[in-house]
Amino acid sequence: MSFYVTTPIYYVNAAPHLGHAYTTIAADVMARHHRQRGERVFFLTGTDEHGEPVADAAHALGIEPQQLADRNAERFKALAPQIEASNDFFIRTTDPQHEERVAALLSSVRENGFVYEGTYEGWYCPRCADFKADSEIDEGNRCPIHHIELTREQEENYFFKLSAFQERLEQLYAEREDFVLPRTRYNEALSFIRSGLRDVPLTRHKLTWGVRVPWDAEHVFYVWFDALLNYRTALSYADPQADLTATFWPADYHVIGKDILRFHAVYWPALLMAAGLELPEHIFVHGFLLMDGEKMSKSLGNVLDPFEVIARFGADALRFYVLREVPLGQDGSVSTASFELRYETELANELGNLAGRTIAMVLRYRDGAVLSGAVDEHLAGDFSGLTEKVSAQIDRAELTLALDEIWQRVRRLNRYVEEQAPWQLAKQPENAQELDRVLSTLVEGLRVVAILLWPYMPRSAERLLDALGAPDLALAGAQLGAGRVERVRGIDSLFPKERAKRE
RNA sequence: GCCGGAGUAGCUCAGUCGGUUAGAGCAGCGGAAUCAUAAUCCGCGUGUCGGGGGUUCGAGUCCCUCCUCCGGCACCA
Repeated sequence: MSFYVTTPIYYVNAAPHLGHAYTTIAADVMARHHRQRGERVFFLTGTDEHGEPVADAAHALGIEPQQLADRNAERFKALAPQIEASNDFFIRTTDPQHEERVAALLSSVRENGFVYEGTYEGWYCPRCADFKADSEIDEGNRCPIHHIELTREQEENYFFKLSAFQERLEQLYAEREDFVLPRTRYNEALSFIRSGLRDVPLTRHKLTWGVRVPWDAEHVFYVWFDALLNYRTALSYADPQADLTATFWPADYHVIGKDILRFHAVYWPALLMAAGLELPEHIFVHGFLLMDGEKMSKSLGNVLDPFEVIARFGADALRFYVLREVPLGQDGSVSTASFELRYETELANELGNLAGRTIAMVLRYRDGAVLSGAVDEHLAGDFSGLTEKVSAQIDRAELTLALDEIWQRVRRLNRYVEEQAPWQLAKQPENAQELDRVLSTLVEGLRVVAILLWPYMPRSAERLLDALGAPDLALAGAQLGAGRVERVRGIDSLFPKERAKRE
């Protein structure tokens, strides 16, 4: 079994922010979960570096596009380890290997008869030296940036025959209702297709910051086609020893934000059809993280800064928070206040303290030894089928539901402690056996929960499993009673409270 | 305008094929316990399930209608 998951490649005209981290975290959880199943996994992220916005931003700074791309690509590349992303490769669309393969692939699309020469007509801003989309034009046909009147201009372009795929795309959507998830995004994409597809420009004339069109040197490819193909080209050169394409193509999941739905749900499958390549299994569309109900923006100053959160609380806390607070797939609000609330109540009090009290009791009453392998039947019932449920949710990219499923067991374990009151059992020597069983059940519960939480909070899960002397992360072992912990070690708080840290 | 989604406890939301007293988390109030990062656990909700009409023995759950909010409707990476 293999599993291939991608994030979009991030556009380098601006710096990384929480939105990028969010997408990467979601894809990373899927990648890690599948590794736990013993599957061969490839997780790809990277940067999209061509196109006019990058060229414009560079010129505004008085530098070359490549310099700006290099500078910002470094920042995106640095983001991945900071949020514990386990990507197997980081693609840049300025990689020469990518550019070569884009040229080759799009040439084959042309040879297959889906490219023709045509005239593009639209509203043009001479200062931007670029066409403007209808949706971005201000009142009175004015440029949104320069506020000058736009002119009607024409440009000779090569077009991609998107219209030729109208029926095949409708058929694809009819046959595969989970091609685009969640359902509401599927509906949007399908309704767009049904509204009638028009051909789209494949190249731009007289622009230079892009992949040169091999059959006409005066053109570069329109950046979207260059960008989408990263999912394919990366596999061919990510590993210098071997071409991974046969192993991982097609992708199982493209994780994207809702702003780029059309390109992935319509253009991308059409392009693959035109090239005669297999289509991805799923495109999962997540929503936006909002602050106070508004889209985050620097100018509003309402950004939950991922770097600050990581510095204060660690990457695990950030990963947990964004997937716990907002159901993946929906828009939702985040804030420093709700972050701190969840950190304190759920991570520190519920999980961290559960681990702390359990380990402390084993140390105190049994000197660290776990003397029984028995599991309490009461708890076994509440854990049965858990791992299978979590897997099934993650298969559908329902990362928030899966996390909630796990969290219910964290709470269950705290309740179990209260029900059994080990400190009472410890007072009577004749209850020794029962105490052993309770403690070993608790330790097993913790072990299972830690394995299941690993994709979400890898560092913390590893620390906990290490304290239990049970470092095996395989999902197959995530069954109550499947492990055999013999001895626990004391650890520092998994999620220390800031108040305590300050003192 | 057209298409799609949503309107359920103070807040965020779950409610499978229509069927027992409509649920969870958070917030609030009260209590228990002391293993633990004063961490945990238990108890407490008279909610017009957006309004109105209809189908049905029975509707938050189906149908009609109206209201409100959100998203999509092409070249924005």
